[in-house]
Amino acid sequence: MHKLADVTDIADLMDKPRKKRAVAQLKDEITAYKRRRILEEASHFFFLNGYEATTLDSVAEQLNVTKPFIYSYYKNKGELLYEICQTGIQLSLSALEEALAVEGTASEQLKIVVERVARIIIENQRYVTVYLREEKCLQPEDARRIRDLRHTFDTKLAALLDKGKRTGEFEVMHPSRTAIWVSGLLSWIALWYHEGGRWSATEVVMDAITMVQKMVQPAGGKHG
Amino acid sequence: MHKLADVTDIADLMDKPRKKRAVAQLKDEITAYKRRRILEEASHFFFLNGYEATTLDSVAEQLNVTKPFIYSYYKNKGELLYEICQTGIQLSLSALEEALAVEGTASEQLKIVVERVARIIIENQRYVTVYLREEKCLQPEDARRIRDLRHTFDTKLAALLDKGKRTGEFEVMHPSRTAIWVSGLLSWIALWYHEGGRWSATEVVMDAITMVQKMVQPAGGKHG
DNA sequence: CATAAATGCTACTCTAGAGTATAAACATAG
DNA sequence: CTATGTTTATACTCTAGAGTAGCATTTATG
Repeated sequence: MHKLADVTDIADLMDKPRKKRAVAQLKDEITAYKRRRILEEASHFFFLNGYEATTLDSVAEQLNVTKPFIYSYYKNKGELLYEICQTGIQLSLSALEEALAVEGTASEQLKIVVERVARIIIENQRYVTVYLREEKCLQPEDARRIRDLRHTFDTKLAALLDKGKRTGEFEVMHPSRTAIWVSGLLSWIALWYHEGGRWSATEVVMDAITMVQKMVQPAGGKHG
Repeated sequence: MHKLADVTDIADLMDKPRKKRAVAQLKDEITAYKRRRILEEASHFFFLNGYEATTLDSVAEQLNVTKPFIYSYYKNKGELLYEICQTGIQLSLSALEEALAVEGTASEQLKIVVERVARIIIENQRYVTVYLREEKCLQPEDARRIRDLRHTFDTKLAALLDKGKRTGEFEVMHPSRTAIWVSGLLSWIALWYHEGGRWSATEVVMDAITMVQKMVQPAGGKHG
């Protein structure tokens, strides 16, 4: 599909008739859809059996296609893993950034952050879990990119904690270190939550909010 | 070495001469030592590359022995994984039980629990991390045993939180659920701590104590 | 409807690693 | 110093799965 993408670009540049461009665009959408479906099923198997133990034949079978089909949409198995890990961390980061864009005090923002990120993690549990478990299987270059995203996440969270510390809303000795505990608590949800299990997603999200609020709350009393 | 163990038992039962028993005992110790060394190196590779991606040939090479040597001490690769996971969770559970045996208020006990378990997790990071990551690779029967140990851990921790709740030392809405957050926070240490990294083991342990204390602390003010 | 382009499948190759049959080396007892 | 048992290595087998070459099928276009 790299070829297809190139063709589309060229068509646009050359200002081909509208219909052709429309058709090319539709093709792109179909290609993107196929890639997404492959990723979904792959993440399902990676989640259940692990990356190494999953065969692309089984993924293909689940999709009612064949292995070469997958290879025409992804370079190799490693690229699949990279996209899954990337999705897992990128979704969390986007949720964080959106939550931070909401106006409010540090306490209000933190509450929204935890709520949204926790929800995203539960909704995309497979991607997040595979990211946490299989990071070690990534190519060095891919691993670096993923680590950078994670670092951005922790840094932005630390900045929020620092803001709350300066306004006196939070009591944290060391914002960067506390951020790691908070992001760890959020990650833990993916490893532990089980759909249809003992506790509902809403209960887990509410718990997460409470826990994080307590972690940053001044000893003297409650805020936010 | 199962055979060897049997022989020793029989020697004891039959009251063989002292020397023979002493020799048999020494053999047992050597066998146990070899098993431990194999486990150490295997956990090293499982930690670095993952269970599936690790070859027993590489483990053997590291020990300057051969693959059949390993197979004469372990039934198969899965048994190695089971013993590693078992060690990871059992050590944490033992640390918890020892800490609970110390007399004191719920707050004092909780502090000791977190301190000791956190230390054990850092000291045995490989075993704990492999357990958290590779649980899915265990045979169903083995997985069940490991889950039972984990459940015991969470249950005992929940009992402590409940005790503190009844004495008014802790403010927790739901002890069993809070226990899972606390044990998650402790597990997170294994996944995140890096020896020689940005923060020392002592800093991490102290942080963990602070975080857990805040998580259970009544909104009105500090205890313990 | 013919032809070209794209899409997908059949049927492989090749490597790698789990597990083993068997023989060598070593120790121990008599 | 020979016989017996124990420990370890050599040298395999066999399976399984990643990745591919080339053929078949479908779809779009003039």
